[in-house]
Amino acid sequence: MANDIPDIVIGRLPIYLRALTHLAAEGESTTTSSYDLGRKLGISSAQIRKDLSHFGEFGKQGTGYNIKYLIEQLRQILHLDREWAIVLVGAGYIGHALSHYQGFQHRGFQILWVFDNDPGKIGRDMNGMRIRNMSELGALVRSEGVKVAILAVPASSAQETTDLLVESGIKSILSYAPINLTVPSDVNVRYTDPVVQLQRMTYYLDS
Amino acid sequence: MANDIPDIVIGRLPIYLRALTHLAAEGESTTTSSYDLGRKLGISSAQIRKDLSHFGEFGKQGTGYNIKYLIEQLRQILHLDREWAIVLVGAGYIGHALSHYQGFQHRGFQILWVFDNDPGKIGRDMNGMRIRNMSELGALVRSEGVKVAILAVPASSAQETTDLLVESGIKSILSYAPINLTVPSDVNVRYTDPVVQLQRMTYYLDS
DNA sequence: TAGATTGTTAATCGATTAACAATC
DNA sequence: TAGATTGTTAATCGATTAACAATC
Repeated sequence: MANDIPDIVIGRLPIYLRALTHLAAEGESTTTSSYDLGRKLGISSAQIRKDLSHFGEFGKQGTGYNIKYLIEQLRQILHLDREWAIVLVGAGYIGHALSHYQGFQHRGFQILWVFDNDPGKIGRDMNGMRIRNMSELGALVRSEGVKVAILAVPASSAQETTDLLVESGIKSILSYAPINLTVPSDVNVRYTDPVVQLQRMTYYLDS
Repeated sequence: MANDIPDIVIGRLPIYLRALTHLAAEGESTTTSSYDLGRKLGISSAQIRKDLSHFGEFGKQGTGYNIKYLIEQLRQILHLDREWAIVLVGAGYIGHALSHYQGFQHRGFQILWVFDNDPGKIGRDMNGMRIRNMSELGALVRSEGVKVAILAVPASSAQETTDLLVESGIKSILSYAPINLTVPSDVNVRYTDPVVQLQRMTYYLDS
């Protein structure tokens, strides 16, 4: 988290990247403009230009941005010019869905191993991956230098599992557990809680 | 979205509510302070007090906040003093995981129906719910006045499905499709894309 | 009472937007 | 060339924090 570029800017880059990738797939044009991209995303063109300007000059006056070139640049900025190995912890319903998710491969990630501590699940297959004993996690993660984890365990064991991940060298955690986790300052956690998202929207509904 | 209270404040209230609910479940104390809560969440005590002050005075000098009372107040503010019916659209892996998610019931939501347009899935059972034909969605949602939907369909049909939801009177959409959706200004969309979250974190990893 | 903590004000900090010279 | 669009500066807007009187 130590950098002079605001994290909120970093947070928008994957959104830009995603939209640009769609544009590239459509193949209707080789270029786009900050105005065009902003309209698609509901973001002002000034903000897009400002965000990108933190990292360099990627466009051309009069014509805008070359889509493929900007994609390539964003990939480099976000360190997506390699594939990141992920450990998935928790082989419940959410873990199961994630193990089948097609979106990882083409966007820079691959689930390497799946762990659970339920003896009834350990050794079983989940979408071609053998569910491993959580007790093996530390040694494996350390030996391969894996840095990214997805946490899909119940809230009751989420902090404990997080401590194990941190101790094993994990630096980025995407958590599906509906609880706030405590981690050292050099570890990044992002949360996905559908209920929190829903509750944020019901405020705007007349009850 | 039309209100004078910043959406970013609204976005923190469910987080406060979640933490308070944990505190209440632990039952170690009947009160908490903005300092205590802030430490747990990594938020400043001043921000918590400021956020709450938009809605009233819920604390007491010297003692802090009564946990149960504050929970009750936050529930009212967020319109969670009732149960919201949800339609789940898409009975793939993500829809399947969501249909088993235990966290909805106790936090104000209930999945009422599940829809899909795959003839191979329609009529089948998913965790006790019959998967319905998407063609029935409009009439059912309109007749029951459902306002909240979870979108768990492929990106390729997400916009089309969203249009159907909007047309049927849905006002809040939680989307799992990795694509930006276009909706009228009176409809709220929130996104959940694990890859976007992961990509935001790899920036901070040395590649 | 003394200590703790609120709610609120004002100051600070940071992010977004408007505007435009530069230039493709 | 004329039109379009960038990158950047300065202005504006909004959010966070510090500080403290009020008071439980």
